Amino acid sequence: MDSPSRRPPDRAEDLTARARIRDAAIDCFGQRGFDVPVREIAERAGVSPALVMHHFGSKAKLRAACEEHVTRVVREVKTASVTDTDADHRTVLNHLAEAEEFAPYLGFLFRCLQTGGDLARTLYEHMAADVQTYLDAGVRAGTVRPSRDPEARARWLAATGGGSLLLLITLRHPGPDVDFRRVIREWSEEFTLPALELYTEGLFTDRSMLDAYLLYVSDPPEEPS
Amino acid sequence: MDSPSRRPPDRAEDLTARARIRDAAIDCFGQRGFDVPVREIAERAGVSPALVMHHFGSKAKLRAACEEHVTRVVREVKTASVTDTDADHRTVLNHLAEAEEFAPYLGFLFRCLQTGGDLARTLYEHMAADVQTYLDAGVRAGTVRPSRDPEARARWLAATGGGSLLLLITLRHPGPDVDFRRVIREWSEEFTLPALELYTEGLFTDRSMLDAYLLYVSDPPEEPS
DNA sequence: CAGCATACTGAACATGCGTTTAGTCTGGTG
DNA sequence: CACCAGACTAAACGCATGTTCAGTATGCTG
Repeated sequence: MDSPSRRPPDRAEDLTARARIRDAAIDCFGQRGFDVPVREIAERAGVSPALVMHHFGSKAKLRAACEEHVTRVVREVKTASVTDTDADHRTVLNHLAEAEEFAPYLGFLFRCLQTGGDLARTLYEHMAADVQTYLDAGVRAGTVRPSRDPEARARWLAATGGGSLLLLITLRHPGPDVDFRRVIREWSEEFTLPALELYTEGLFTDRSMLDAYLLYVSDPPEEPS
Repeated sequence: MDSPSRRPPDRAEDLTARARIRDAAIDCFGQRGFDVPVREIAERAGVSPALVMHHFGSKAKLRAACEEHVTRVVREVKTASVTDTDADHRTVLNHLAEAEEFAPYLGFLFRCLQTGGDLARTLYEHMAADVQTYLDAGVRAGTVRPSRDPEARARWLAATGGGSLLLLITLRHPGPDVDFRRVIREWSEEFTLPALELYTEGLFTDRSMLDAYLLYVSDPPEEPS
């Protein structure tokens, strides 16, 4: 596609102009959101705005190219983390959050989650699937309680985890320049204790609420149209 | 147009043009987001764009007026729900979600939460404070387990609840026209079971994770600067 | 060398936006 | 009546943005 003989894998500089524009776009999209002007992306890449159109056709296609590239990187990180050590780290997000070099990708993914779209949906689905994998393993190992609906539980955990992080970033860092690694650290510092407490000890002292709901769903009262 | 001496409190039609513009803005902001053009707000209100500026000075001041008005309505609903029956409904959001007439306010609040800003922050703080009030009452009544950090637990529950809803709306309804009452219903149908299950029975079978973390925070290892 | 494709640019174009301006209409007041 | 203040509008202004255009440079191929 791009370089005919050899291409440097993912170094910082001396990339193709096309790759430099793509990387600059990922940075800008992550930092300032998808409303960032094409001119700003071009400036960061050190090229003219017209060259962006020359290489990508339109801003929408540039964004699509960024999504595709981020998807590929995330997939690579994912498989790499699986082959390395799988017991320690929870999700791919954690893995991404720990390495400095992945900060731009984190920001980009956050903006996707904030805006919605295909990548956000697949990201959420993958998170839920990963959580379910871990939980199933925990259930088989006896460390995690079985659930009446393991899939729903995994989705709930993914939604609450990702959603609370999304909410926290939105509330605490309204500005365009966000240190995602810092806010992820704040988030875990603030919420690890209550989450662990709730996950190990529960919230209610008795089963009345759950039993009432189980009774309700097994024999629902009339359904108002 | 209408009677100068008496004005109807908050009826649908025959309002002041200023109030009609404000209501139209709340509708549009909630449905389409804060990027909605002033021209569209004016059209929905049946006035010219210039009149919007005449009455509010700028789009930003119009938004501020909307926030103030929504804040006042929410506060009224809140105090009304407290004086009516306080044991049944969880939060003000639920109360708002049930009444058809509040749908525009729901949408507006969602857009605030999605965008960030002062209203979003105070809304989150109030949610957390309300949750803590309910939990404290539950603890005193013996139905809720006490926490090592009740405030953090309340904030965690508020963040996960609001955040997961925020995420779900963003993922499932990318379009500009959202039926917020419907998505809230979907959200509760999908997540009530796993949430109740987790809140009553917990997630882990043993205390090792929590104990390890408590040991960790009471005597943290070296802090890397 | 000519010919040509490709990378690249400065300038302009088209559009949509918030806002301003100049003016009309209307109702109240002396 | 004259006068004026406020509600209200059509049209335009200024600006930012995505995109296009015309043209230049460069390197490859014959």
